[in-house]
Amino acid sequence: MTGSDSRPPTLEQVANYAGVSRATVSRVINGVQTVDPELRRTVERAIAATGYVPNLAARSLVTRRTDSIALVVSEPENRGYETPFLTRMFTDPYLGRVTAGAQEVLRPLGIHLVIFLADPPARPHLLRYLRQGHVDGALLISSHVDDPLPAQLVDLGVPVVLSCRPGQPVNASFVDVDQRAGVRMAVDRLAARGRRCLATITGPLDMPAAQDRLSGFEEAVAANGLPKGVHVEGDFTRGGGERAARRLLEEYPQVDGVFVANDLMADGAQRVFQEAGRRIPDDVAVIGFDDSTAALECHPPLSTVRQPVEEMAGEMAHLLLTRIREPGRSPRSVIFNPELVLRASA
Amino acid sequence: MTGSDSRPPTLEQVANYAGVSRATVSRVINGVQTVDPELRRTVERAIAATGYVPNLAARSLVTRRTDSIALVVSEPENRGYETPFLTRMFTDPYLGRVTAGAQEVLRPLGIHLVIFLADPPARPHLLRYLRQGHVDGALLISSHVDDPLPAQLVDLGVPVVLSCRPGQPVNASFVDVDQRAGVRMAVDRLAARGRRCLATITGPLDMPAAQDRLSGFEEAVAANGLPKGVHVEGDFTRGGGERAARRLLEEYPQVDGVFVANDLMADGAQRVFQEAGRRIPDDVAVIGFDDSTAALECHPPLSTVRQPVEEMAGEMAHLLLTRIREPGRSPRSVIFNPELVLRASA
DNA sequence: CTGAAAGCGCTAACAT
DNA sequence: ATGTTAGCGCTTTCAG
Repeated sequence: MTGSDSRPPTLEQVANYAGVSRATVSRVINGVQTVDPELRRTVERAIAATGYVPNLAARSLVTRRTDSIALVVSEPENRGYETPFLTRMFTDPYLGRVTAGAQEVLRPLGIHLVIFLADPPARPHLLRYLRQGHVDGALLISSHVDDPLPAQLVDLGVPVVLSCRPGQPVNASFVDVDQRAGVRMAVDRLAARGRRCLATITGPLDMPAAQDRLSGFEEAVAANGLPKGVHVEGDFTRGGGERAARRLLEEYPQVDGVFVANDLMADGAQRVFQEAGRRIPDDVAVIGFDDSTAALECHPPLSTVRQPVEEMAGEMAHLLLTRIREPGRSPRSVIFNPELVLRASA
Repeated sequence: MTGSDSRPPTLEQVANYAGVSRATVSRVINGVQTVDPELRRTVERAIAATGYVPNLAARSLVTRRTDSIALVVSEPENRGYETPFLTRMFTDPYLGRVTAGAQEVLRPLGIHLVIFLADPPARPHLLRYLRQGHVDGALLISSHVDDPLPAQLVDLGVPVVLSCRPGQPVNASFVDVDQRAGVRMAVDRLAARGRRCLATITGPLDMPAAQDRLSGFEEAVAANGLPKGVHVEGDFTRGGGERAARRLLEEYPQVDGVFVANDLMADGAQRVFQEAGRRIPDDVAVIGFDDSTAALECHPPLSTVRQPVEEMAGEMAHLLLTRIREPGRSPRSVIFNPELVLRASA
């Protein structure tokens, strides 16, 4: 018969089975080196025979570790985006890349990664979850300027690392890409191809990343000696990119080059430009940001500013691990360099 | 100063502070009714004053519950999909709907939901995670016929509920939509609009859901007295839909109606049909499956078979909770009715 | 190198 | 209605 015998085997049972003390079994399990090889083998057999698995609660009651960390995706409030939070999260390839990058460093260390989605109603839950000690720390993807979560977690003493420059200064490490440098590459490229009427479709301007990309755009346009560009605000979704592109075409029909603050919106925008009869890149050149999978699915394939998201997530994981191990150490931020990836759209 | 004082307050400290016994504090925390209201207030003040939060490890060591459950998304092996697992998961709105539906029933109960993505390398981790008792049970999204995970979890005694009919029979509850009935509605509609040359773009045929939709299609075509339809296999992604549509156009240029096994592929397919100069729905009528957000973002908006995914996920949560509470009870499956949603594409 | 024993923080009988 | 007490299963000194 399979299934749950009344209760899983305990350390004690394994010890009895092997004819040793609990301490010895514990040592074997935890890979302590000072155990007689002979005994170790006996114990290992006993473990296999009983199908023993350590009880997390008991263990972490004493070690105060759970060997798992949370990837928390936060959204401070519902500001009437067209697309609800969860749909957005599960529609943007970005999160998948973050997960992959973090897994890569955590997995070899035997540390579990779980994902926690924290829209406003989930907020109290998240706080409880973290304080109760389900995990040892959190990678926090928080993209809004006024998200109180980063500060709250820091105040709570939860080890945390942020995915980008926080809106308000917070005493925590973060990882980011050099946004302005990335945008600069995009605009320089547009200019080099002879585009003079530039515009940008931004992300939600209550996100630091969106702000950085917009101001980077304006700087770069000026640096190229071009007329001040136009901007319309989007929401980082494909649909939002379409809406923004329509507005852009109305407000600034002579546009011939556009920097779109992420690939998903660029995809939507390209569709709209084409439906309006503009050829890409001949009539309008388009450059996105992220180099996500969406960039390849675009028609035509999208030139874009590559963010090394996986690497960045891996670095977040490292920073978090050292923060957990050495709570005293002061926070650091790591900035990555972007890269321009040229395809057909510009 | 904020941050982690050496250690968080314990029950004992709260009890001392309030001048009562640990048991009383415990009762207040757990909402036991038989506590003098006066005392209760004293205790509550003490809790607030000390900033006490129960220690999960200690509690679940004795209760054997964690009040959290995992949403596990499983992929048995990498069968050379174009798109990697994590990207697929974070690109398809389906998962967001599942999460939302499950949250809705779990949240009021104070139960946490964490997401665990289990591609092949993560598999051993998942097993450990579950056996260690990080969670009380799992909602398992497993869509491949030969995924061993459902059976493994059942054998391990982990309470589990499946998101659709398992490939091999497994002693666990599951929730599904009546796939054939849904496809039937779609095909009937196509036939009613006078389409005679039908085709379908399927999901990966190693998924039960894809199989059901294909055989449902064939049955429905026959039932409508139409010539045997054509099918090409897709992979449930937007890009896969495009590739499949291209093949379809080559193999069966006279096609005038197509049932696409999910909305994401339908979106891709529509793009390809249009690029090939076919008008939708006049030259080719298209019906998708899911009624996900992608259906609304399509051009033209997609007629589709609606699956009540949120409700289904809620039901999964209920089934899991009763399975956790009454491990003895025998599994049940709940089948939901689909619904045809008519928009512009057919 | 191994065993004995204490204790992590909490809940749940049991006694009062 | 409240307090006392005995563990839950594990790690970790401390002896030996």
